[in-house]
Amino acid sequence: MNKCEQCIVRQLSSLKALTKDEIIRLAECKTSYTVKKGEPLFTEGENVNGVFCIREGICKMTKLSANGNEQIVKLTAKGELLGQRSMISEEPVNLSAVALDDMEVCFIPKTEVMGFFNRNNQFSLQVMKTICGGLKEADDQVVAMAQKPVRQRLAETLLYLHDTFGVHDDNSLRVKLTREELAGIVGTATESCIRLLSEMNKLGIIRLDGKKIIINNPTALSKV
Amino acid sequence: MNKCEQCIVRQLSSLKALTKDEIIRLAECKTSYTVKKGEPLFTEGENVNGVFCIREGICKMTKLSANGNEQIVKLTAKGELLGQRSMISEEPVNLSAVALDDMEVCFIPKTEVMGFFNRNNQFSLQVMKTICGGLKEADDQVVAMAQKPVRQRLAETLLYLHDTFGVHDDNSLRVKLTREELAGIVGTATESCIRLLSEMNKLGIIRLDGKKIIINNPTALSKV
DNA sequence: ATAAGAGTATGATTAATATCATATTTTCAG
DNA sequence: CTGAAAATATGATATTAATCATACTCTTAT
Repeated sequence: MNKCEQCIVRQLSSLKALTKDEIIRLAECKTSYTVKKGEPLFTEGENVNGVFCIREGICKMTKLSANGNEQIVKLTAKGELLGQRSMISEEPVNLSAVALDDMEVCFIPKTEVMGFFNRNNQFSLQVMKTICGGLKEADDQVVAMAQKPVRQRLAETLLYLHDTFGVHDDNSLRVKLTREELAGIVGTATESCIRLLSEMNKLGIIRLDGKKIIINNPTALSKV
Repeated sequence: MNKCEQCIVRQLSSLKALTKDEIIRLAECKTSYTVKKGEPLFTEGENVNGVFCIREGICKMTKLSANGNEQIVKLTAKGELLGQRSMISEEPVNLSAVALDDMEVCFIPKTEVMGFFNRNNQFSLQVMKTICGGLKEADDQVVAMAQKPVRQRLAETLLYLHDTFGVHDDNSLRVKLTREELAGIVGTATESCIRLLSEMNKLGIIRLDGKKIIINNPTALSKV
């Protein structure tokens, strides 16, 4: 079993607020495992009795809508904790988490996390801050969905993917998404998404190379 | 100055987790005041150094979008606390709060609330739960905005207003909203909102009497 | 009481986006 | 390597919703 003490990823999450003793305790109770690309960490409606710490990889947080479409509410990467909301609310998870990459994940049981809450105020406060950050983003997303046209939402999504997850050597976006998934983030039909990408490609704002997407002109993209 | 001890409203919010001593302390540090209909409690971008507890009235939480439209992200009523997110994140508020009614409000300074956080874990946990509830709602709202057509969003909004804020003696919705504001909740143009209301009126699902809205057939509404 | 302004209503038109249809390309299991 | 399935692409069409225009109806302040 890996020692959490040496895990760099821990420093990125609320877990950084834990004391040395608590980290040692954490290392004893956590379980590590891998999730293959396309597999779920958990599914909407499930009871997840703890939180997941992402050591490696990216996953999509999705919700199935009544019309059968999969809306991607957010993407989550290395260093983030999943399932906190559900654990605190004592409710089933509201979103599914599916690996976009092969992932390495640690699971921390609820009893432990709740123990940290009771004994370490700094940790509580960190978790609160994270959740508050998520709430702000979600509120902003509501406004974006309601008020911005598809073209603009797509442009902003591309910039977000670029800035948050970076690019490969050939400058193509590192996150591996199908057009359908990209449409699921933007909140539009797959064909509309493809059409707009193709249009931006013709305008030279982006370049499409197979399923790779290269952002040529971020400035133009931000002005869409 | 009113004693918080006797305030029924307190029981509805996270403040119910405070101890007797803390309530007494609260009564000493809080300031009560009224906000007239149409006036803001605070405005997007402002620094609000504490939280507001709503004793009476309803307010809209809004955000101005780039196109100048006002999106109403949520409505908040008696017993809820405002400004928690901003206080915890140590950021300016993300949304404006504007009174839809004449309101009675108490302001609790940040230093006090943070003190409660440090000394009372039950209170922290209650606040966390509230914020987590808000996060779930916001995520669901993102999916609704992205996936549901305007007609359905309007129908669900009407049911929500009915169930959450109730009706007058004549069965008309108690929340006082203009058509423009209703459109701002639904995320559509004012004319579209009016048109759909008028259509539902003709179908007998709702009844319009001036600006009053009466829900005749909730079942039909939920099937839209 | 009444005029002005805000809010509501409705028609006509345009623009945005979804849907349906079909081809082409890519991926991947056998 | 190869064929089937999945993903991408693009055209045609339908639908939804926004915008523009105009009229009507309430409030409300003087």
